[in-house]
Amino acid sequence: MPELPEVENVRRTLEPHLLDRWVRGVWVYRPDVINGVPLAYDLLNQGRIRRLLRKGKQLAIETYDRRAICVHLGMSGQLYWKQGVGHSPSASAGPRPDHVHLQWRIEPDENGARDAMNTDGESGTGLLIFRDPRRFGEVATYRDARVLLEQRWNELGPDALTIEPSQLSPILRGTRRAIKAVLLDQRALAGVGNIYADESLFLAGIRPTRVARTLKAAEVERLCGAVRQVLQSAVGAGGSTLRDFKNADEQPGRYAQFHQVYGRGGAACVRCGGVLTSRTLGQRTTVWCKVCQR
DNA sequence: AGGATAGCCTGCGGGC
DNA sequence: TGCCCGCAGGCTATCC
Repeated sequence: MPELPEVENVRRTLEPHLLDRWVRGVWVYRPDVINGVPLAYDLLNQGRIRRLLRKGKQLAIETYDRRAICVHLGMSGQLYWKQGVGHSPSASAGPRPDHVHLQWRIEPDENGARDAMNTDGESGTGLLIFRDPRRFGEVATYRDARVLLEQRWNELGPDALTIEPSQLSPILRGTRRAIKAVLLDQRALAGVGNIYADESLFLAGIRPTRVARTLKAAEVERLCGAVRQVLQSAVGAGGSTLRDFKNADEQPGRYAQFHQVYGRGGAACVRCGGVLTSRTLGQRTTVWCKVCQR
């Protein structure tokens, strides 16, 4: 489900609920969604949340004692907030929905004063919920967030939201792969998935089948600008909701209405009116315009 | 090297 | 109404 814009929206909508708050209890319903040594690090339990980070499609929550969890949502993962003041997950949130695998209880201050209202009239107490029907997602635990950043996140390419031609150029230069396959490769560039790869290539006027190293400097520049523009617009619109994406406040994204090619195979190109081509490429359905994309 | 294929899972929509 | 099929926002392993 989620590519960079969706994950960034989860991060942003989660932040006001979590920042500087305390983790007061963790419930593990499905241990096999966890990677690492959860019991040793307690999945942030009793820690105070220092910051929420993102690289590509991955999201991390770090506590002041430098523990961290890294959440990868896969195809169907959701991370969301349930406002509530009860003492147990069931008391505050009603019956647990299907496919909820982890829950964290969040409280506003060190002593767990539960009824102190903040300026928004919210108590600041609630549940952080990880739900993932297809279970392609994972939650990885780290005793030290620096290990996450320096090891796991170092395997990822530069973040696509701020990609510069000087970064993209050397990535493309060395490979004979199709440009679309490179855009989808998280070790090359982090954050682009099937929707935004097709949208970026359309905006840049480049065929997804082009061999990456044959792109001219001007085309690399155009592609770079297109990737950033598409992702930034999508972030601003709350991401794309095709079926079930929701941010941490359970709101869907509004960017799907702006898709120019994704999901429109056989329909008319918005630019030239021709029929959009649809074909499998890099194991993924790929849609493009043979006239507008060279 | 890089393409294609299967696999990990569940849910949904279409066709019959 | 129900069943079967194909497909889905991600990613990995294996084979050629």
